[in-house]
Order: sequence, then C-alpha cells, then structure tokens
Amino acid sequence: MTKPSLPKGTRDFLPSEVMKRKYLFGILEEVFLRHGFVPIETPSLELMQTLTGKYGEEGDRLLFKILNSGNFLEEADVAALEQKDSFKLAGSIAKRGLRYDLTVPFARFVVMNRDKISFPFKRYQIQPVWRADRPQKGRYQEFYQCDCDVVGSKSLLYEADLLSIYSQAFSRLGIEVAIHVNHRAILAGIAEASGIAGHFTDMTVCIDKLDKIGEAAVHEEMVKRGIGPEAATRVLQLIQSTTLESLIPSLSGTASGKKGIDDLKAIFNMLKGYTLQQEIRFDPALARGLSYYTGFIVEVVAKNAKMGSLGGGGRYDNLTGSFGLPDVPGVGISFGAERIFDVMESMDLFPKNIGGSLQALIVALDPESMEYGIRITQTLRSSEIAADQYPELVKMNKSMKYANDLKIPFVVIIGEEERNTGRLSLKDMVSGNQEKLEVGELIKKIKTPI
RNA sequence: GUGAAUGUAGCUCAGCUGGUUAGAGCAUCAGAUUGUGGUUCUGAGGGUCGCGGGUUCGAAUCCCGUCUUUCACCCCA
Repeated sequence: MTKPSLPKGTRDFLPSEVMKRKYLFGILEEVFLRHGFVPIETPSLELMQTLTGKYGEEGDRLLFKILNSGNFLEEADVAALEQKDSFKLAGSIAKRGLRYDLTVPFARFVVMNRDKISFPFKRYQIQPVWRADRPQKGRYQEFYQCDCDVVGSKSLLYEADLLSIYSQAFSRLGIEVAIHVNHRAILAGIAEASGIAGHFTDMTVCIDKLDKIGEAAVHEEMVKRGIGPEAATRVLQLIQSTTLESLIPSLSGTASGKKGIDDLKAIFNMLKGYTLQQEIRFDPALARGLSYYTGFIVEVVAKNAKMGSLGGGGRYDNLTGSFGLPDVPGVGISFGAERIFDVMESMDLFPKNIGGSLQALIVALDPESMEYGIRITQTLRSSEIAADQYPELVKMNKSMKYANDLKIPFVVIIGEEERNTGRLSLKDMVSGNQEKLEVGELIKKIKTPI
C-alpha cells in the first residue's frame, strides 16, 4: 500500500471550496459575457515548439514537459544524454508540454483559427495552467488563470472596456480595489526626459520594486545598473507624479511621452461615459510585465487586504508574430483567481448559502417506507427540489446526523404511520420543529425561503 | 536556481538534558437514546515516530545521509 499524497504545489478541492470557486468564476463570466467577450478553451497540452522561447530562459525552465509515449529513449539525443544535458535531451524525448499560461496558446489559437473568427475578436478563457515553480504561499504548480483579451483592434475603447470589466467584477465580488494605470510610452518618455533612454529596461526593472524596497534602495539599484545619480533622482521625481497634467511639461518634448499621455487622456475621457465603482488611478511608477506590453498597462491592488496584485494586463502589438502572423494588435487583462479567492475567504465575502446543495433528505424507517420514499424523492426532484434518500435502514440518529453534517435544511421522515395517513413528517433542521404534511404542502414548505 | 525550517494516529499538534507499554484535541465507530441531529457523558479502534545508516546497555529524542513538505529570495499569478 502506498501512502496517499499529492504532488507538490497541487491541491484537492472540497465540495464547499469548489462551490465557492464556481461562484467566483461565475461572476467573472457574467461580467465578461456582458461586455461582449466569448469563451474559448484550448488543450492542456501544447507542442513544446509552441511553448519554448516565449517566456524567457526562466520560463523555459519552469515548463512541465511530457515524455513521449512508447520507448522514447530510442529517439533520444545520445550526445545530450551522455553529457547529462537535460535541457538538450528534453527536446528529443518530450515533444509536448503543459501550457504555462493562456496567452501563448491563445496566440496560437488566433493564428490557426483566423479564418473562423471575426476581428476584433474578444475572448475570455478560464482554465488551469501549470508551472514547475517552487511553490510557496498562494503559489501553486497548478492554478487557474482567467484571461480576457481583444485582438485585431488598436482602438482605445477596449482599454476602457477592460477597465470597466475590472471595476464591475471586483465590485460584484465585494472587493474594494485601486486600479493602477500607466503606459509604456510614458515610461519611455520618462527615460528619455532623464537622458537615459538606453537604460529603459534597467529603469523599469528598478521602479517596479518601488513599493517593495523603497525610494532610496531603488535609487541605489539604478545607479548600480549604470544610471547616473542625477538621472535616477529625476526618474524618481517623475514617477511620483499623481496626475497626467503634471507630467506634460516634462514629457511633451519627447515623442513617446506625448503619445503615452495622449493615449491615457483619451482612455480617461472615454471612461467618463462609464459608471465605475472602483478607483482608477494614474500611476507612472507601474512598470509591470513590460517584456511584451507595448502600450497601456494596468494592475489591480486590493485596498483592504495585504495581498499582491489581484490582476494585471496591458496592450501588446505583436502577440501572434512568433506564429507567423504579424501586426495583430491586442489588449488584455488577467484575473489572479487564486489570490482573489484568498482575499474573499479572508474577508468573508462569499455568500453564506452557497455551501449546501441538498434541500431535503428522505429518511425511511422500514423496507416498505424505503420504496414509498423513492417515489417521494422523485416527486420532490421533479418539483425542482434537490432531494436525496438515505440509502440504508439504520438507527435514526445516524441519518439525522448525516443530514446535519451536510447542512440539509429539511428531513422528511417516513414510517408506517406516515405511509398509512399520507401525511409525512417534515422536520425543519434549523428550528427543530416537526409537522405532518401532505406531499403538496410539504413541497410548498420546502420551497418557501426562510 | 539560492537560503532556512519541517516530518510523531485520518487531521492539528505535545512528547524536557536519551530511560519500561509514545500522548492530547478533532475526526471515525459503538453505547447512554429500539422514531429524531447539533450540546453532553462513557467506551473502542487507529502509530515501522518520513526512510536508511551511525553512536549507545537503551533512540521519537543525539549524529550523518536521503526523501518529503513548507517558508523566504529570484521570478511570477
């Protein structure tokens, strides 16, 4: 016998947890659908050639690879095997891998299905992804991503739409958030205005850490990466601006700075037509995931919970380029479902009534009542009541305990007397009251909300 | 990839500087209660102390190795 255990970074979900997760995903789906996004699904497995090279060296290392079937060593790269070069060997023995995110498979999907979809194509996708990362708090090797993207349009209307989705979704979930917005061109403008255009990546890597390590440490790190101390000070000064207007004097001289400011202005202008319940804040210090974002960028942070980002996204201009379809612009956002779940759990934001599913348990006391109970159960079920019959004739306290453990609100007790009179005992498990009712009354009673 | 912890009953954990038969709570099962759950009381079952080696008269306890899991960093959701 082997001791049961799970691979690291994976979890079982109990019924109550699955119900909560469905509730969360359900709300997201409703918001997505209402904004005109449609669902797609892609396989868990992709070809390694689809996945490798898309996430940088680090990402390639974290890909789960799937061994080829059969005697896969026959085709193994012998030289790599002898050199113990695992990475090189993998290419010859694993032609498939588990998807690492939903964005790259989506890019493949768009390229392969471009004849079947109409642009702009608005899709959402809620599926698990896998990463061979070291797990830690709130981070798993298998987790769900909820992505929402539009491809095939450069219109800034979609930026506004996606911000509206964030606002509505978090409001409906009951989480108060700040939606931070920035633009890659503004960051480029800041670099240019500080005379360090050549150090753009160094700059963004550093300022991304601002809220984590503080101003002084960011300054120090910028200098360490070859940015002059004065330029670093200038950068820090510029990224602390809280309004677009205050950046205009410094950035309007640079082409990219102007472009970024114009874009964001246009987005904010469109947002005036939306009803937004959450704060949307311009934050020039936001420098997230810049490796593939080319325009607008966004990140969502909970206001009342100590938790990293609950979601993020941005515009990218060349999603499908690596699959041979250039110039397809896109903009998208992602919800960090696992973290949102944790925040909602810690703030007790799930409705109380999503735990139990069964509304009535039928308990029979003798073999004839068992048969009678089957018919009653079916009657209740066809009256849209979630009903179930206790399957064995046992001491009643056992079946009552079962009803109690499952939080079933009503128990229908059927014995000889009930059978003869046609009036069944209905016990309300919350109040403990019990009364004898005919089936019709009983159904009405169970369906009446408390 | 770097660093630090951890591992004892199904679960959460106690077990002092080594000393007979390894404990508790929860959970399970049975009874108090032969037609009534939650609370309570009584009892029962359940352990190769992660695995391997070493020190010792004696190891859950000390040492070494190994595996597992967790936490932090990197990175990221």
